[in-house]
Amino acid sequence: MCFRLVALKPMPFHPPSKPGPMSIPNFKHALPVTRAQDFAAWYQAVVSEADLAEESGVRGSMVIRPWGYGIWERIQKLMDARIKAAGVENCYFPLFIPLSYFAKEADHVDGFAKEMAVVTHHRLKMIDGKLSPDPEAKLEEPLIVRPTSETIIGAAMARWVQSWRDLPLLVNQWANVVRWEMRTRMFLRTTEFLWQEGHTAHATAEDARAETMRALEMYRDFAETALAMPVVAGEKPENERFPGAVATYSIEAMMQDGKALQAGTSHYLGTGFAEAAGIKYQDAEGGQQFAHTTSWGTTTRMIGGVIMVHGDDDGLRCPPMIAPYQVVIVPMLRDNDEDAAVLAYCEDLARALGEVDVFREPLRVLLDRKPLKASNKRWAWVKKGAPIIVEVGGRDVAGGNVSVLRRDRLYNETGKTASAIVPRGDFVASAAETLRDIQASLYGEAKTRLDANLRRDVTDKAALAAAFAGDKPGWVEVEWAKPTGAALDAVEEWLKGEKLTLRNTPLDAAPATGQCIFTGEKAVERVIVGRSY
RNA sequence: CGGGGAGUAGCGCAGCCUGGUAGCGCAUCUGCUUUGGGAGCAGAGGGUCGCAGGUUCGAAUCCUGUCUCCCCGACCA
Repeated sequence: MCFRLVALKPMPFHPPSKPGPMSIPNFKHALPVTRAQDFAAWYQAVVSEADLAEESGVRGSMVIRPWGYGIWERIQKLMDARIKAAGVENCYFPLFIPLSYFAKEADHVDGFAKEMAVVTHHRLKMIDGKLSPDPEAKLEEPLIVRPTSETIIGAAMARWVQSWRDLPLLVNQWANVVRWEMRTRMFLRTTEFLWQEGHTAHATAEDARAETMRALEMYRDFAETALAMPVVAGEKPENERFPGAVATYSIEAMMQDGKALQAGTSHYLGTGFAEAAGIKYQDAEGGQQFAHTTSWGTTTRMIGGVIMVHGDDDGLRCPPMIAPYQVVIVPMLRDNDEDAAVLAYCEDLARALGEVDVFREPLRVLLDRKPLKASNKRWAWVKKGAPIIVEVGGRDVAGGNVSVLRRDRLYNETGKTASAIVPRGDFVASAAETLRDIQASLYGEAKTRLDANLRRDVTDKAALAAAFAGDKPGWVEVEWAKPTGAALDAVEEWLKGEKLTLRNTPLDAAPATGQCIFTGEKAVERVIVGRSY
C-alpha cells in the first residue's frame, strides 16, 4: 500500500473550521496524508494506521484486526439488543445454498448471478504435481456461497409456517456473505463481509410493510445514537431496489468528502419470495395464502462510514458507544524507582473507572502496560481514536492528578495537544459525562456538516449539474414526479452523465409543491441526488 | 471486467533504462545522555527484491505468465 503525495487534486470540501492546527503551516499530524490532500489515501491510512484491518492476500478480502473487530463487536452487541427487543430471534443458516434454491426467484437471479462464488467440487487431488479439484469429485448440484439468505431461509420458513397462528415469523442471523465485486475497498465493499440479516414473514402486506419500516427506523436510530452518524432514511428509487423486492428503503450518511454511503437497507419483499419458496399459511377462514416477507441488513460497511464521518488528520475518532476501550491509561514510565508507584496509581485508577456506568454499561478502560515509549503509545491511541487518553506520570501521582486528553478536541489554539491536568477524583466522577459529551459532540459536528451541505433550493437540471460542478460536495434534495420504467431510466442516464445518483426519497421530506426537475411534470415528492460510494 | 499505476527490511522509498550477487530514511535492538512529553549521539540486527517459468556464465534489473494492491470507469451492502 503506498501513499503518493504528489500533485493530488485538493479535496474541495473541508470540515467545519475548528480552532487548532488547521492554520499552522507544516503542522505534524499523526497520519502521513491529510483529508484535504487525498481523501481516498487518507481513508486507507486510517484503516492501516489505526490497526483496523489489513490486506489478506485474498482478492478483495481483509483481515479485520482486534481494534476493528472490537468495533464490530460493539456494533453487534448494541444492534443485537435492539433486534431482540423487537421480538426477533437469532438463528443460523448454512453458508452454502443449493443452486436450485437460488434459481427460484427470477429477479433475485438477475441481480446476483454476476457476482457469485460457486462450489463445484468436494475433493482435491494431485494432478501432474499440482493440487487440483478432483474431476471425479464434482458435485451433482453446485452450491453457491450465500450472497444473502432469502432463498434458504425461505425454504425453512415454508416448513415452519402452516397456519396464520405461526405468523409473524421473525428471525435474524449474524453471518458472513460473499459477493464477487469487481472493485473492492476496505470495509466499504469487500468480497466477503460480515453482517446481520433479518428475515420476517407476515400474514398481510400491512404487517410486512410495518416491519420493514420498523427495521428502517431501528437503523436510523442506531446510526445516530450508537455511531453518532446522522443519516437520511428514505425509499430507494425503483431501479435501485434489492433484486426481487417490492420496495427498498435505506439510510444514507454523508461522508466528509460529501459523498453518500448507504449504511443500512430494509426491504418489503411482497409475496415474491413466498411464492418461490412456498411459504403458505391457512388463514382463519380456511383459505391458503402466501405470506408477505421482509429482509433488512447492516454490515461491516458501517465501520467505513464511521471512519469517513468522524475521522480526522490524526486518525479515527471512535464514538464512545462503539469504542472497544473508552478510556486508555498510558503510564509515563521512566525506568526508575517511581515506576512502581505510577503503575499502582494507574491500577487504582483503572479499577475506579471500571466501576463507572456510562450508556447503561460498565465503562471500558484499558491500562496500556506495553513496554513502549509513552509518547508512542499515546499517538497509537490517538490514531485508533480512543475517546479519552489519560497519561499518568510521577508528578501526577504526587499531586493526585491525571492528565486528560479528549480525542475529539486534540489540540488547543496554539497547536499543542490539549491535555488537561485534573484531580483524579474529579476525572473519575466526570468520566461518564465526558464520554456522553464526546458522543454528542461527534454527532453534532457531523449533523452540522450534513445540514450545511444538503441544498434544497435547486429547481432545474442546469442548476443541479452546476451544484456539483468542479467536484463540489454534498447532496441536493429536489422535487420530482417519481417517474417509473423508461422515464426513470432516462433520468438515471442523465444523472450518470453528471456522475450523480439518486440516493433516496426522505421519509420526513417536505411535501412537493412544484414541478419535477427532470420531467417538468407535477412533482409528487422529494429525492436526494448526490455522488456516492 | 476495461484503461492506467504499483509490489525491494515492520513502514515509506531509491536501485531497474545501460544484468555483476542490495541501499537510504523512519521504526526496532544495545549503550550512554536526556526527561511534563511524538528526544540526542554512537553502534547493531533484520530482505530467497510478490510468485512461477524463461534468456544468460550471472537476473531486483531483460522476456512470458500469474497473484495481490491502488486510481478511473462499468457493477454493487
